[in-house]
Amino acid sequence: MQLRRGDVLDGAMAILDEFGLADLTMRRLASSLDVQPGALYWHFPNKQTLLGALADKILEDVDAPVDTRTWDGEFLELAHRLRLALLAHRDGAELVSATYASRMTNARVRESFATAGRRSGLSREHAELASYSLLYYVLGHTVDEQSRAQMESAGALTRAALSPDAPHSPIAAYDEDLLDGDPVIRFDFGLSLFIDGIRARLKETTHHP
Amino acid sequence: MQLRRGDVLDGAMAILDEFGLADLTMRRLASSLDVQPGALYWHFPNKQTLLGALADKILEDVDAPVDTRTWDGEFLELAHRLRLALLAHRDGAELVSATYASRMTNARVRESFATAGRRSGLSREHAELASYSLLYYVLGHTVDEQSRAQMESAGALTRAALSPDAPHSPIAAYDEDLLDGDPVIRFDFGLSLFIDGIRARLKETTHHP
DNA sequence: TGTACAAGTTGAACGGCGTTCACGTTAGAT
DNA sequence: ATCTAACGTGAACGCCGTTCAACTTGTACA
Repeated sequence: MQLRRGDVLDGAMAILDEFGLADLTMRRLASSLDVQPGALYWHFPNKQTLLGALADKILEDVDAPVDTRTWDGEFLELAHRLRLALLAHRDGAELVSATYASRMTNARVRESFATAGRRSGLSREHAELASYSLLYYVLGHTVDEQSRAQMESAGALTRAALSPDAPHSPIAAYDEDLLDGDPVIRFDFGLSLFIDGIRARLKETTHHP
Repeated sequence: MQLRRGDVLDGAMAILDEFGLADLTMRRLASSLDVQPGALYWHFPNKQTLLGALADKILEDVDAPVDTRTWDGEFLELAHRLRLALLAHRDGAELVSATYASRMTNARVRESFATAGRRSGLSREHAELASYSLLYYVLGHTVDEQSRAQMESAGALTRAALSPDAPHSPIAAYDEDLLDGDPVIRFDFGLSLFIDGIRARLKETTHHP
């Protein structure tokens, strides 16, 4: 029974979900597939490309048609979808962010943002720029949110291991102070900043002839 | 003649500037300082901490007092300073971004953003959230800008090596299409989105009692 | 059914990495 | 001059991504 490209990707995703990006090594992936490390290099030219394909898989369904009447609803919908897709896999945000930076993923999500921007009335150039801004925000926010969540759960684990029924440590309290409230509400605040910014730009160019 | 912590940092910065983050290894740093790799571990517990100190050094002067009458001018000044500080060193944006994500740098810059937000009239919580949003934008934008610039200069080098007087390749033309215009203007567009977003939020809560 | 060719794998190595540690060396205060 | 803390050495440990000639497996066609 031989390996297919898709099997390698599935194995990689399984390691990612269970052990995280740091433990997703070619050797580990190979041994989880009962194969020598070199075999992976028949399917992917290098690790970076494999990670790119993995990132694409994570983003698969984000850029599907949106059925919203309003352009701001379209932005919200796409941004929420993107965030959820990133959070759906351990270190998903970090992986996609790093992969996007090294340009190994196709930027379809960003293009969806851009077309939503055009639909709002922005010029082509401004819509492009706005799409980048929004992408940076969503990626940055979600990387942060996800890494905080993982630190907290790791902290909770070690705290529980050290003293099962201890109250929250001062550090945990500090974190909670910064992170309090629904993560979605925090996320939406930044989104609303962007969207109101776009709205302001539209008024500026339509009301003043 | 023995090494001091500062000498290690200076050596690291020199390697960063000349060869980039990927070539900044403990072994290479050690040999550039005429020292064995293990010696570095007396000064820093691990590489991550060293990179954190390096990031802090890059951000040294960003959060200095700002003498602007208006809160939006303060945002602009801080954001521009941050961008320039990141661009001042090869891979500076990538380094600071990665270091911030792993929480090995003190977030004084972000706090400056937050106090500027408070000064604008935002609530404490909203000012905090806005400061994160702005930080994500500046980091994301600058990582992208810097990596594009480095790819272009590398591309220009190999292009020149292959055929010294050849016209621009199609790829270069495509990149220029996306990147055309003054980088500062592109950067400011995203900033204005944020600032107009904040302005909208302020009007909302002040005009409606 | 047999065979040829492509698809896929092996095994072993190469050069690199971060990190550790017992043991030597140096510098500066007493 | 000596003692102690600061600092460095040398060598190893266990990883990592990647390469490649030789081998096996699957498949399409005669």
